[in-house]
Formats: sequence, C-alpha cells, structure tokens
Amino acid sequence: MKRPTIHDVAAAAGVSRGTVSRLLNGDRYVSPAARAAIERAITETGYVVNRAARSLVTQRTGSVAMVLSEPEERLFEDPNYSTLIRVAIRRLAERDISLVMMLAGNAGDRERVVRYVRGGHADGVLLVTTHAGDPLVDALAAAAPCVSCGAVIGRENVIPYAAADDRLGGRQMAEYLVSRGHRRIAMITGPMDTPGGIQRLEGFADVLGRKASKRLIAHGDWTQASGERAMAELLERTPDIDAVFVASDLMAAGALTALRAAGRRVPDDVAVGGFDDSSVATSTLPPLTTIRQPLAETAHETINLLLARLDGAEKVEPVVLPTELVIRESA
Amino acid sequence: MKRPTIHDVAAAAGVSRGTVSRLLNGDRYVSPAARAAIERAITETGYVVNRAARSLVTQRTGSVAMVLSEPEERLFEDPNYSTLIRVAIRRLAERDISLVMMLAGNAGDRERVVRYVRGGHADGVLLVTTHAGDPLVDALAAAAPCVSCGAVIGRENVIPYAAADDRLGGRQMAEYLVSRGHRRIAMITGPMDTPGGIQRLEGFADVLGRKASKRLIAHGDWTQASGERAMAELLERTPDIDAVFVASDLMAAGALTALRAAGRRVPDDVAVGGFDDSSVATSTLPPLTTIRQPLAETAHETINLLLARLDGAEKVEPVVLPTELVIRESA
DNA sequence: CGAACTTCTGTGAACGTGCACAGTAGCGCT
DNA sequence: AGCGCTACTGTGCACGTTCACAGAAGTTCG
Repeated sequence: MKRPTIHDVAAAAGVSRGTVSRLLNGDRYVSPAARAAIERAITETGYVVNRAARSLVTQRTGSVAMVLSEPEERLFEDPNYSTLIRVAIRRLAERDISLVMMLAGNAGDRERVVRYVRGGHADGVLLVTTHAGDPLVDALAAAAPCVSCGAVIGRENVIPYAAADDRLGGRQMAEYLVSRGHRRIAMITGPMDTPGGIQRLEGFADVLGRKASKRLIAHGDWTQASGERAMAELLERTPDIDAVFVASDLMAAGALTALRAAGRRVPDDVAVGGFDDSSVATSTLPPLTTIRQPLAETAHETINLLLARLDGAEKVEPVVLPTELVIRESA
Repeated sequence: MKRPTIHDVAAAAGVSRGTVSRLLNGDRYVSPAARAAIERAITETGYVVNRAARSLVTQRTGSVAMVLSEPEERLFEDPNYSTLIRVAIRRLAERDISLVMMLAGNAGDRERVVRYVRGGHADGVLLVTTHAGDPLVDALAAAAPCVSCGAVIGRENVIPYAAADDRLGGRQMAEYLVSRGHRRIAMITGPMDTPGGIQRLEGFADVLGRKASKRLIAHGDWTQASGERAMAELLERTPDIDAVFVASDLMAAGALTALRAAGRRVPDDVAVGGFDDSSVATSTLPPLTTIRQPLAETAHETINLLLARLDGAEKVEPVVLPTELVIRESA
C-alpha cells in the first residue's frame, strides 16, 4: 500500500497539486470551497507531506542539529542537559522542526558534524558546552545559523547565546559566605575554558579581591569525581579553610564526600556553597546552599534566538538571565 | 555559492553520475582509475550527498526516531536515560543514521509522532519507557520497525526489546536482605504499568513468598519525591520494618530522606536496598547497596536489535541481561 | 464597456539522487 | 571466428514537492 501523495489528495479533492500545496504552505488565495474539499481529502487519505521532496526544492530540511561537544564519557553527567533537551524538543516540535542529536566529542565526530551541516542537512545548529577555541564553531557558523546555550568563549559576538549571569552568581555566593563571617573562603572552579568556569570565578574574585589567592583556588571539570579530588587537594594545601564555593552542585556533592572523609563537618567546620540548584542540591546531606540558575528560561531564550535566526534575523542579541541565592543547610 | 552536486563531481572526475553514485553506495564495478578520480573530485569540490534527494528515491531517510513517552515534567529525571541516548547517538552515527528526538507525553505529541513515522520520516523507532496499553505502540509498529529499551508490557511479542532481568534483580536483593537477617522487609515499587515496577516486585515476592504482604508494599512513580512519600507511608503503616527494597536508586534517595526525617538510622535501624546502580547510588549518605543493571549493554543490545530490523530482519529475539548485587553501606 | 485589479487555479519545470537497463571493451574458450 | 562471460560505464526515468508563471473569473471604477 503506497503512501498517498499530494497528487492523490488533489485528485480526491478535485483540484490541482498547486492548490493543495498552497493550502499546505499557508498561502492565502485558496477558496473556502477548495479548502474544505482538500482538508477532507487529507484526512480521508491520511496524507502526510513528504519532507524529502519538499526540502529538495526548498533547500530547507525542517530540522535542527544539537551539537554536543562534551567528550562522550562525561556527556550528560550533569543533569542540567536534560532541561535543555526537553525544552528544545518541545519548542521546536511546536514549529514542526525536528531535533537531531549529534556528538562532537572527538575528531571523527566533529568531521561528521561539519559535513552534515555543510551538506545542508540541518537548517540551524544548537551548540552545547562548546569549549574555547574549538574550530568546529567557525566551520558550523559559516554553514548554518548557530546559537549556543551558554556563551562560546571568544565567539561571543559570532554565536548568539542565552546564559545565566555566572559572574553575578559568583558574586552572590561570595557575598553570602562573607556575610556569614567566613574568613578563609576557597573555591573550586569549573574548567577554565568554559564560561561557567571563568565567570563564576570572576564573580568570586570581584567580592574577595586579593583574598582570592591562588592557594585557595582549585579546578575541577564539572564531574563529581573532580569535585572530590579538588576538595581533597584544597584541604591538603590550606587546611584552615572555613568555607568553599564550588562552581557546580555536582562537584559540590563530590566535595562533600571529601570533607566527610577528612572528618570535617558541614556547615560547622566548613561551609559549602554550590551552583546550579540542580536536583543534586536537595539530595545531598546536608542539602546544598546554592545559586539557582534559571535553566528552563535559559533554554527557552536559546530556542527563541535560534528560531529568530531561522526566520532570517541576521543579528540577534545575547540574553543574560539573573541568578538567585538559595539558602539550604550546607552554608 | 551553490552546493556541489553529484553532477559536479562527475564532471570534475570525467565520469558520469552513475559511476559516482555507484562509488558512493559501495557498489563493486568501479575501476580503480575512476575511483581515484572521483575521490579526488569529492574532496576538491567538498561534495556531500543530498539526503533529501536520496531519500526521495530510496524511500529511506537515514534517520531513526527516539520516542519518549514519559510525561514531560518527569522526563529525564532518571539519569539512566543519558546512557541510552549517548549510546544510541554513537552507534547510529557509526552507520550514518541520525537520531531524531520526539516527545510523546501528551495527546498532541503522540499524534505528531504517529504522523511523523507514518509519513515515512523515520526508518525506525526506538521506544523509551512506553507504558502498558499505550495505543501509540501499535500505530508505530504498523508504520515502521520498532524496538524498545525495556519491554513494552503486553507487547513483548510485537516489539523486540533489550532489558535487564528485573525479576532476577528483585530476587537478588530480597535474598540478600533475608540473608542479612532482616525479618520485616518492605518494598517500594515503581509504577505498576512498567516492567521495572512489576518485575522487581515479582522477584521480591519470589523470595519473600507470603511475607510480601500488601501492608509491606508501597508504590512510587520513579521520582525521588515519590520515594520519600512512599517511605513515609510505610513507616506510618508498619513502623517495625527493618529493611526496605526500593525499586530505583533515585526513589531510594527519597526514602533515605524520609527515614532520616523519622529519626531512623540507615542501615542500623532500617537497611535500604536500591536498584539501578546509577550515579545517585554513590552520592547518597550512606551510599546505596543496590542492584546493578547493565545499562550501557542494554542500550547497545537495543541498538543492535534496531539495526537488525533496519537491515530487514523480520523477527528478532528479545535480549535479557543479568543484574548484579552491589554491596555498599545502606544494607 | 473596457481596463485594471483582486482572487483563485492549473501547469511545467526544477530540485539531486538511485536504479534499471543498455551498452562497450576485453578476455578466455571452443 | 564466434560465443559467453566479466568488469565497467553512461543514460533516462522516477521519486514528491514547491515555485514562477500564465491565465480565468469576478469586481471595481473611470
């Protein structure tokens, strides 16, 4: 049983291809009579437009690629991805655009992604966790409209993005810890080639000034294990710290493990501040005082930017959303 | 600057379309000379095949839809999804098949998904967390090769699947708890319209027999909050329980919260067993004794089934993988 | 009454590919 | 020489749609 084509619909409705096509594409200039007949014919035949044929002539595919630059083993470790994926699928589905997932963690994958986009197989690109200096970015930006969830370092003016105000968040947590009377405040940052890594530290330094010395800073890679490692390192290096600001909740969970292993009580001996207000924040013991970043809104804004670019907007402005301190028990 | 077509490549290589096409599709019968010339022409022109044109004639799209039936707000709460998504993208990418994500949590979405697949926009379907009695299943199965990660209840013979041996896992945990001398063992199950919900309880009942009374069973919906609620309910109903088997780590994390709130020590007063051995299991306090299910392997096997069906295999057998007890500190 | 305009409709061409088919050249064998 | 076989190549058609264009029918207006 063959799939019905636009011809079949036209025949059933007693009109021509062209008229059906016009109706399908929301053209005006379709008489009410024709419209009714066609609509009936469509439901009767169960017609669905053939996207391949359509995109052959329109040069558009009706799909968008989500490019995940994280190395594979680390991919999705952070629950924050889920929100973005969910929102992206939903919002795009509303416009009948499908979301194609692509890995770009290694050389082969990157090559594939670039070929895919260059080949015109996606109308737009949604970048996720793209690292500074990644050559992929320019290649993709040259081939299709790109936006990013979170800034792409060094390409802030090339790739529009929506992001939380990481620097503000860093300040908020630092100010809170200071206001609680902590004197030796350490920080575990994210990777220093990501905006979250850099800017949360900047905010921290904004408040702490010279007190944010190198000895009080350790670096993680967003993973829980790296948080644990960095915490252990800090305790060894400067045992007298009384608070630590960890740049993500997941890493903070790791830090808690290290603190526990070292026999430090949280928050009595060492206060711990996280970042994200992700689901982890409430499942740790004690629950994390953290910086809430408006994940869903960020995702929505990112998609708005993407849709705007798909609709032909040449230049769209980045969107930066405020963060908020959430006080629980860890600090 | 127009995108190069197969014509351009053929012209540049001094052969005809047909020969280029044959090379592209791995046909034999391409002379070494032609092959070399074409390959050079391809890299020179930067040619990428136009999938739309190809699928117009082949009636294949080179893409597979991942259908997520979970209601949206609950989607991805369980970190287990990530593994499946990651493996699926990777394995499919190797075959140059792209993964399209589709939501099917509400009526409108389901409609869209069915139209999409009926319209021939995906060569196959990868079902995820499909609930018993979902009419979507039959509609999709009629339209394209379907497989599922985890059995689809009531359609085990229609939709091939790969899954962990949930019943075995249930038995393993129950046996362990019994062997540790616990007498009043409760269980928090998953939703009873999911295989994990049903079969983990079956395994539990296999071991406990008549001791698995209704009063010792509570139901959750896989969410952390539901685990907490169910635990509170159990404590109220039968305060003298000394162990509880929770059908997922995430729910177990919730249960721990409820136990802590009730002043019960884990594992001294009440032992807690989880299921999944997901990332949550190590971040709770105490770390969870749990049943490891081989998530990555399950995902791989699911993709194997899908690929087999895409290659034309009519009937493929389900794959059930063994689980394993992982002893940590909660029991 | 006819021109100009609006609203609607049908038609041919094009998009880029794969496939069936026809055909060629070379070679070995009878 | 003639035949059959293998290895390879080129060509026409079809896939299902959109788009530009031409044109019909009706309406308005000078």
